Order: sequence, then C-alpha cells, then structure tokens
Amino acid sequence: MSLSARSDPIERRSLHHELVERLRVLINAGELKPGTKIPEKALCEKFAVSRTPLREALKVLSVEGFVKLTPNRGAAVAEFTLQDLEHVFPVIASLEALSGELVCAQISNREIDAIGELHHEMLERHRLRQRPEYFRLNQAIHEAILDAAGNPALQATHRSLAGRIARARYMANLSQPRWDQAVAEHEEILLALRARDRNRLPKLLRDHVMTKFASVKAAFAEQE
Amino acid sequence: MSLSARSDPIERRSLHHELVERLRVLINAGELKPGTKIPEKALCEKFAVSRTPLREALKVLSVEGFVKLTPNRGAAVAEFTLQDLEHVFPVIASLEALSGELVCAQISNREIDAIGELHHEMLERHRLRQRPEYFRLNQAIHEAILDAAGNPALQATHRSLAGRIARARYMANLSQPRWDQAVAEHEEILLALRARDRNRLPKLLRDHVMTKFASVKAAFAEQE
DNA sequence: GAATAGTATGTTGCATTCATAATTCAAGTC
DNA sequence: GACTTGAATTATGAATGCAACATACTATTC
Repeated sequence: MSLSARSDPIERRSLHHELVERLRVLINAGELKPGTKIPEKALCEKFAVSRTPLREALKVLSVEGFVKLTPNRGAAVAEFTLQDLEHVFPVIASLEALSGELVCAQISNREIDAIGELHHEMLERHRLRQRPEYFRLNQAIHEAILDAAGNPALQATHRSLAGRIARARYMANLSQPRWDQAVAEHEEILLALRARDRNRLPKLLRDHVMTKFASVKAAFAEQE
Repeated sequence: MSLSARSDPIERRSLHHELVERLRVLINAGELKPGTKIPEKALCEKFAVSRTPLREALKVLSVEGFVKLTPNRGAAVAEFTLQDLEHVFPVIASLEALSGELVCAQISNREIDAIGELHHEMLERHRLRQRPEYFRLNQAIHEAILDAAGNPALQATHRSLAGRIARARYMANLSQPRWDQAVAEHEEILLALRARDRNRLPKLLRDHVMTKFASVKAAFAEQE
C-alpha cells in the first residue's frame, strides 16, 4: 500500500458546522417558516446538543442571511419581502452575466458536452412535465456554468445569494407558457455557449435570471 | 415631550458583535498579519472577555472570509494570493457596473451634487498629493454611488467582498501616473453620472475597478 | 546519532453554570 | 373594564469546567 500518496483526508465535522447545514436545509425546505422565533432550547433538544454549538451556528446563519438575530431577543427565521427579491435578483443576474463572460474565455469542449447532456435530459423532463427533476437539472446547468467560469469568489458569492432566496425559487410554480419560455431561453443559452459567444451569452444568462424573477414575483404576489 | 415619536433606540452591542468589528479592524490594519495563528487565549486576555463570545466572533469572521478555521486547530488570519485577487476584483467590477446602471435610473440631483462635492475635494487632495485623504474620499464616492443605487443586497454583497480585500487595496501604493489616470477616470465617471448615461457609467465604473486592480496587482507582485 | 514510541503540555470543542435582560402574569389603580 | 406596575418565569449572554485532540518534548531503541 502506498503511504506517500495520501488518500482523501478524513473529513472532520464540528457540531456547529453540522448544525449550520441542517438548519439551512430546514429553512429552505420551509420546515422553519420565515418569521418564526427560534428558541434555542427547543432546537438543542431537537438535535441533542448543548447551546454553545447551536449559538455558534446561529451566528453563522445570521451572516449568511438565513436568520435574524436581535440582541437579547434571540433568533428568528429571516423573512424576505418582494422588495428584497427585487434587490437580490438583479445582483444574481449580474453575477451570472459575469459567469457567461468568463466561461466563453475558458470553457473546455468536454465541459460544454457535459452541460449539453444535462440540457438534453432537462428537455426530456420538460417534455414529460416532471417539475422537480426539471428544477434539479436546471440548477445543475447553472452550477455547471458557474463552475466552468473558474472563479471561486464568483461561485461563493452567487451561492450565498442564491441560497438566501432558494425558498422563493421553489414557490415559483411556473405556468406552462412561462415554463416553455424558460426552456426556449435555455436552448439559446446552450447555442451561445457552444459558440462561446461572449457578447450574447452574458446577456442571455442575465435575461434568463430576470425571467425567472418574473415568475417568482408572480407566485409571490399570488401568495398574499 | 413627545412619546409617540420614538427617539433613536439605544444601540445594543453584544460582545461577539463588538469583537467582530474590532478584529476586522485589526486584520485590515495589518496588525494581525495573514497566516498568523490566532490562539483564543491570547485574544481573550487582550480584550478581557471569555472564550465564548470570542469563538462566536471567529465563526462570523470565518464566514466573512477574514479568518480560516481548521477543526481542532484553531483560527488563522486568512491569506490571500494574487489569484484570489484576480477572482475577486472582476466580481466587484461587475457589482459596480450594476450600481452604475441602477444609479442612472434613480439618482436625485441632490445626491449627484453631494458626490460632486466629494469629487472636487478629492481633486484637491490629489493636487496636494495627500494620499490618505484621497483614498478616503475616493472610497466615499464609490460608497455614495452604491448608496444611491438603492439596492441593499448589492451594497451588502459589495461591502463584503471589498472588505475582504481591503488589506490589498491599502498596499496599492500607486505611482504618480497611475494616480493621475485614476483621477482622470473619476472625472469621466462624474460626467457620465451627471448625464445619467446608463450606457457609459457602468462601463466606466467597471473599468475603473479593473484599473485599480492593475495597481494593486503591481504592488502585490512587488512585495514577493 | 537518528528514529520512534511514549509522555507531558497546551488548545480547542462542547457542556454546564451563572448573570442579566425580556416576557408573562397577577395584583392594584383609576 | 382597561391600563399600569411589579414580581415570577423564561430566555438569552457570557464565564467556567471538563474531555478530546494536537503539539512539543523526553526517553528509549537500534
């Protein structure tokens, strides 16, 4: 057995880190609804940990924008308004535009092919009207483009903003025409990507995000 | 005395919040140098607090990218490489471009005048070769534009990224020709702002950031 | 003398405890 | 009966204590 080539290091997980991830999931899944108070004691019992790591996790989630901490009054799941979305989406759109620019400069054929495969599977899901699978693939495509842009700072920033509004994205129960439009946009995106068209791709990605925003906005307004 | 109109609420400061701010300053001022280990005990004594709030502060700073936490091995001031800067600057540039776009759509004459004043004072500082004052005003102008864009998400994202590389910005001990060029760019920016030229301003802001990056890069390379 | 095993020391992660601020609820007042 | 006031309860903020891990050092072996 080779001792010089070290195998994958054992991943160490601290409790607070684990808690951060679990709470993020709970919030995004809607299990913890926006605005609800988070009493520390309750969560401590739920996860069978003491308050110390839980409080550390809440501090982290606060920076990430998932919870809102009020001194001496504890934590609450962060709420977001339509206005918040109107602020966040254009930023995400700008970041995706940048990713489009960078991608054209350096994406490999192999990466394009991989995205192409995701794309075609997504088309199939659209044809079969399988929304959850479609969503998953849609997201995978956008992440793949971000990855191919090769800019970790961009990725991290995008991920952080996208994470915060993930809940809203799920509510967008898009209508058939909007869905069809989104798919059409993806077709164009893939064409521009294959052509490495650095004038067109950024604009397409940007517009695509704003289209998404439109459907989210509609769903959001409907909920009120 | 009016009781209905509440006066400014008393600002509550928790220890961890205070610590986050102080540590950020220490790191940005270079008092805690990149790569140095941060033993909890030492800082606890320095600030006369217990480890609990300090550890919470370190978690926050870790998310913000100022320190790097390694499980069971404690915290160290985050290092950044030239590559990191090459990733972060384009993102900041994109965000500033977006701010330029938004600003053109909604900035008031009053806000433009205020920025104009900052600009003229900055010119004076440039004429007198007063670098620290110039830097301060320069930053104030960019912040004022961000403010006028009226997008808190954009502001927060920009602030976070800018904060992380603040140390690098300070090292940019720009040469006279570069300095002159930066001032010239600011002149153009102000013109486009006054004209609310939404085609030109975003591009100018973006290029300006990238110019800044060039001088930072030069200073960075020199240090090695 | 170099390398390894074993030991001691220091640090970190988490649980617990103590102190303080917020909330609840009951008694009292108009 | 609505409003205020003050005590009791509860939750949060911070300090301390303990166990696990990492590092530094010493001793032992070859």
